[in-house]
Amino acid sequence: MSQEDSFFLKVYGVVKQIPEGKVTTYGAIARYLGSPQSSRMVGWAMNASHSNSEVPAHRVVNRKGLLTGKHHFGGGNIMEQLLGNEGVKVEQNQIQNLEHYFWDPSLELSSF
DNA sequence: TTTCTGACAACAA
DNA sequence: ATTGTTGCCAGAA
Repeated sequence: MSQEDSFFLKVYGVVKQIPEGKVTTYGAIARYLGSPQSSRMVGWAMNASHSNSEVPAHRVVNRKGLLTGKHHFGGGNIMEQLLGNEGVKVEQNQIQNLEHYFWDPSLELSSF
């Protein structure tokens, strides 16, 4: 494994690989890392991502497509702006057609 | 040191 | 269908 050993760091590695215009969920990442129940930890990793590399946390939403962490993007509609700028349609803090934009690391990175 | 919380998700009742 | 609890890891008080 070339990635960091910490669960936390693995999250960054996956999130960084999310292509523009795509989004993923905390659970998908957690499951890809081998701990489907650590979805909470993924969100916590995002919290620390501020002090880490440039992690596109705005592309990570909860299972419902809700921008749960938008409040952490500066307190404004920054997250919506970023997603909208990438072509992701967001309405009422929720991504529309989530499955259309959904990017599952366990599928895209299954070759690793 | 212990305890609690945290950007979630899945199961049980 | 809805509500409540549990699980996971790490950091802060």
